[in-house]
Amino acid sequence: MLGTPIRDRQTERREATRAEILDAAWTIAADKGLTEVTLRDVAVAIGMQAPSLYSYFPSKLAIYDAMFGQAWTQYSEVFAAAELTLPRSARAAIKKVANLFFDFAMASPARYQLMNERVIPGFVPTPESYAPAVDVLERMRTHLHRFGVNDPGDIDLLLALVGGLINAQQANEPGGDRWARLLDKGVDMFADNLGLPGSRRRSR
Amino acid sequence: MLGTPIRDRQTERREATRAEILDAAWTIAADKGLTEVTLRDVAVAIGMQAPSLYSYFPSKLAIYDAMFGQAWTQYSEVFAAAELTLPRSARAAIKKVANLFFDFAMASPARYQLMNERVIPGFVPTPESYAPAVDVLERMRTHLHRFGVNDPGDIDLLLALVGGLINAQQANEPGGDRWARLLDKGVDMFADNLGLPGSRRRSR
DNA sequence: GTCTATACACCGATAGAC
DNA sequence: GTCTATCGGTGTATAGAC
Repeated sequence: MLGTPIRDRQTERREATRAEILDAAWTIAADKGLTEVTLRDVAVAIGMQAPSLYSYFPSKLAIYDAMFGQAWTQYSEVFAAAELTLPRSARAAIKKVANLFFDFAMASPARYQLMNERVIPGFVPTPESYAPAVDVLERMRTHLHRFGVNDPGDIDLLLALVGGLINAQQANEPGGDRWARLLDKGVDMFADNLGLPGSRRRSR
Repeated sequence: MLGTPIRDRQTERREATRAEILDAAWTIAADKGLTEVTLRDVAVAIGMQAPSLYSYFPSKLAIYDAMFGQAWTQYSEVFAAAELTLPRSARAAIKKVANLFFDFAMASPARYQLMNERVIPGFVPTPESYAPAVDVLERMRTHLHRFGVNDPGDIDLLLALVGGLINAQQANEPGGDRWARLLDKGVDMFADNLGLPGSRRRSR
């Protein structure tokens, strides 16, 4: 290692302002929708003019990219907390993980859109922002493997099922539970098909 | 009924131009993406100026709305043709319907985005444009009912599964088949869970 | 009725003064 | 680092030619 990690007040100030910008963007995204975030609105929310944002981010897509990284980092932390207390039964554990992701998605539709849909024209996450997503998915794969889900196709199938339920719920009945109620049933269907042990028909 | 349906050349011309506009919009959507359609590009593609489009559609969202109606009408026709030759086995019939929808989605990602995702800010289909969607979904429900899928929740679950696979395929690997290969497996999983008859493990 | 010309308000982005 | 001014582009509105 080189050098001592001396406090750099200038860098600290800069990072604080970057965080302020992202917070304002999240607030607007939650309020008006992810695609309705404008640089002007973000700027005035923190007492700036729009062009000043370019001192902190090179483009609007770079702001979305940083938000993408924040979102997956948040989920990574939520998942890390749950990892420690996963049920021993494979079926119950998969249900817990599925519900965790479903609830995380429902808590902020705009965040889920940014994480998992392609609603921002031209946005492709950079490898740095994508890293926490890769990390948490890898950890989830490890757990599923431990629970007897070995076929990569089965994992894809499970994730597609959960994603399809989230998408249907948010698109057709935001705030409702018509598709949320089907989540445990879907996991049971999946677990039965793989011959995983555990009791069925736990209502949610 | 009043009056005779005399040919109205003016109305015919108008409808022809409206169709021209929609065709141009589809071409641009397929080429650059659904959200990248601009009125100016549509107009110049058919030798007009952008404001002239307002003689045929009251807004850009109205153009998307008409496209939405066209898309579901197209699928309604595709589905009507398949309805006549559905396999007698419930499992095989559901597989055929699922594959039909999946292939229809893959044939035009932009069309599928317009039909089933919410990527156009502010766009909500009008009841008239939504009618063919309601119609084809109702016919599909009738068939599923005939095949022994009676629980509305099960139908929602099946549609969410198929939609999740389509979304994953288009978002992560457009043109590939990583998720397409899981479609029949997913239907088998679903059919097994409902106790539907038929043989398993038919590869695609 | 149909189309052009023009204009407006908004967007992301850039240049340059301070 | 933050501002003002401005650019090219967008959807949209309207006046007026034909």
